[in-house]
Amino acid sequence: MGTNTVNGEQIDRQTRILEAALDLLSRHGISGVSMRAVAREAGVALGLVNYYYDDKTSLIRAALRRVDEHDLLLVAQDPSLPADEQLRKALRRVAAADLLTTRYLSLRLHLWALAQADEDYAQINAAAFDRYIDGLAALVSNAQPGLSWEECRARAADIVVIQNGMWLTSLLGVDKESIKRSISRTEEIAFAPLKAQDQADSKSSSPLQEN
Amino acid sequence: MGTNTVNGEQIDRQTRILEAALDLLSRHGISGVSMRAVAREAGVALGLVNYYYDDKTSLIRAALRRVDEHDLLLVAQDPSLPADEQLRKALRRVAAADLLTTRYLSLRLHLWALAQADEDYAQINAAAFDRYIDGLAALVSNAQPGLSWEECRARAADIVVIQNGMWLTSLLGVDKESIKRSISRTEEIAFAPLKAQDQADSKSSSPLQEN
DNA sequence: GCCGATGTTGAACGCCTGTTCAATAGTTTT
DNA sequence: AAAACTATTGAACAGGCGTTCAACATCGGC
Repeated sequence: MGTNTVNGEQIDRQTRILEAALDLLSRHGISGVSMRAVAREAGVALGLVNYYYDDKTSLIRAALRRVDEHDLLLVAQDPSLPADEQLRKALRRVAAADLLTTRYLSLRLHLWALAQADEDYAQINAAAFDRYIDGLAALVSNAQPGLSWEECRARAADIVVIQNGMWLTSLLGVDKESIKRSISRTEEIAFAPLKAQDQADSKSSSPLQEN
Repeated sequence: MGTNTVNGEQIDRQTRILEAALDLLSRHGISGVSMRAVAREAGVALGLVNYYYDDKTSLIRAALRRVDEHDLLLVAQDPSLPADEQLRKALRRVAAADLLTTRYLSLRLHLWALAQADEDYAQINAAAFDRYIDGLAALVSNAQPGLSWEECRARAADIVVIQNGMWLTSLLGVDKESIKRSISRTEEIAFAPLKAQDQADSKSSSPLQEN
């Protein structure tokens, strides 16, 4: 518990180590995250990294969980706002400047890739993904009380496809106008009026609907 | 050029090496692609990998280019079909079984991550991405001759956002129905009738921005 | 002023990495 | 048949990796 003092800057080395790992991961990918590099970046000795995180995998797991937590905040409920405003805000947040930052996107991408290669990370990631969809579906449900929960989950899933697409494509440098249009598209999905039961409508050119 | 014979199976070791690298990359990520592992997987000696590919980075570059080529085929023109059928087919192809295969998706993901971490790969990737959008825009242009080229590029960009989202989300195991709906959505974008000049139509309830 | 607990260090270990290279086998050219 | 070229091998090297560990620093409680 003792707050390390020295000169008023140096606190909580464990956090600094995790932050260093996140930084390296976002900048150089998993191959850039060596225990030594993390230690160097955090300004601590090599041994300390293994003191706070038993394994390298523990360190990566912690990083993964940290980003997942951050993601979940994007669809957290905010009682101070009316339900439809909450939803709209959440949908627009994904294009906010601080989220379209390369650091965050890059981090997300590398963690996805990591999860793809490692069953252990994959499970953590899948669980977080599910919670995210649940959170989004809850926002939709609150904003459109008439919808069944199933319909809300389905809309959330559709929205997430586009959101993931935006995140990914932002990294590749697609133009900003396209992002804006994609955001609008997620809003259309979220706020679409309820239609006749289960209209699967795979018809070539029959539009889903608009308002 | 001498075709190695032995027992009628063993041909073109260079290709087998590249294939082995692709396989390892898709299964274990970049950390799983060591020169030794590639050699083992390809059934050749270590030295041969460095004989055909000077560097490890040359090998990865070759893998990257190979996948990019494959991607471009998805939006290649097919003169034997009417223009709108070409477009529809291309759009539906991205959900075809062989493309939603984990191997391909995983490969794409790892290569994106790699490109994110390395400026050199990033450039190759960005160029391929641009060519892909161009190809898609050309299909749209052929199917809807009334559209300006700019409008076609914009639609292509919007479609790619959703396609990337589908690819990515498929890896996380989103349900198939959502993929189908997303495909329909790309078709709606592609085949949307021309509207009054530059009508961004984000009407849902309040437009994001000017226009 | 000592004590155990917690925090912190860097050397040391064995393993794996990318790359190089001399040696060999196989095929063409002369 | 000799020479020249290409294909293929695996040992060797230097360096980076994750992990371990004995030593040292810093601390609050006695």
